[in-house]
Amino acid sequence: MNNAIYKSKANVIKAIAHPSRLMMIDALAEGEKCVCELQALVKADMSTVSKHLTIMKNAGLVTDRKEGLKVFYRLRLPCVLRLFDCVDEIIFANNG
Amino acid sequence: MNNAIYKSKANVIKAIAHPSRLMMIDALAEGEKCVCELQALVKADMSTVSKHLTIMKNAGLVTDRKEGLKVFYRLRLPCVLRLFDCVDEIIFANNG
DNA sequence: AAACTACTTGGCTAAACTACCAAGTAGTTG
DNA sequence: CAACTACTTGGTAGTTTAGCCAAGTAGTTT
Repeated sequence: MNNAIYKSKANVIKAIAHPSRLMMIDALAEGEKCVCELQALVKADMSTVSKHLTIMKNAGLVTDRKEGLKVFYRLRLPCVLRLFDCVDEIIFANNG
Repeated sequence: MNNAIYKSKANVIKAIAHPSRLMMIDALAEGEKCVCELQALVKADMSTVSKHLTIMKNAGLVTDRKEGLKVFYRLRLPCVLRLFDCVDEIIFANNG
């Protein structure tokens, strides 16, 4: 079914479509970060941050790696960042 | 507040993140289409299609134009399509 | 102007999402 | 091994979203 393709695409995009998740993706552009660093960034409960990361991981946006007590997340594919250029373009057009 | 920027970005991305809306964006890549054509494409109630289009219009993704009885929608910025390349890349990596 | 076409809007219900707290797990340190 | 740190998972309440039907609007045709 062709419909399934659109559903899986929507799933990936939905995983990006949240203010905290966008913020984390931007931060991960610099390199991998532990959950504690991302929590400090978005200022939410750690369980909330963890769930956001799980959503992004399931969508294939990030991968994780455990080192000692900490879990480090990193972007799986850098193209996610390019994706934001278009979003910025749209927002600029909206306010222009 | 920096947070407001992420919120508005998330809003644009959310407007894309739906199977039917993705399907319609793909169709609009060919050129403008009336609501009736888009309804035939996604096979939902016309009121549902109309609401999806309103969401995309409010996000600045599409614009509309009335001609006689019909309302034609078109993509406001072509960059939305480039955005899908990355999504495809992620899905390919997920299944590869 | 009555009937018709192409949409949009309102109302409502079911499903999905989000965030917190509490409890559990894995690894570390004293 | 008990206490601690860094997370994850379960549970739950509040919010948002999606879809249909019904009703309303705008333009057209007869």
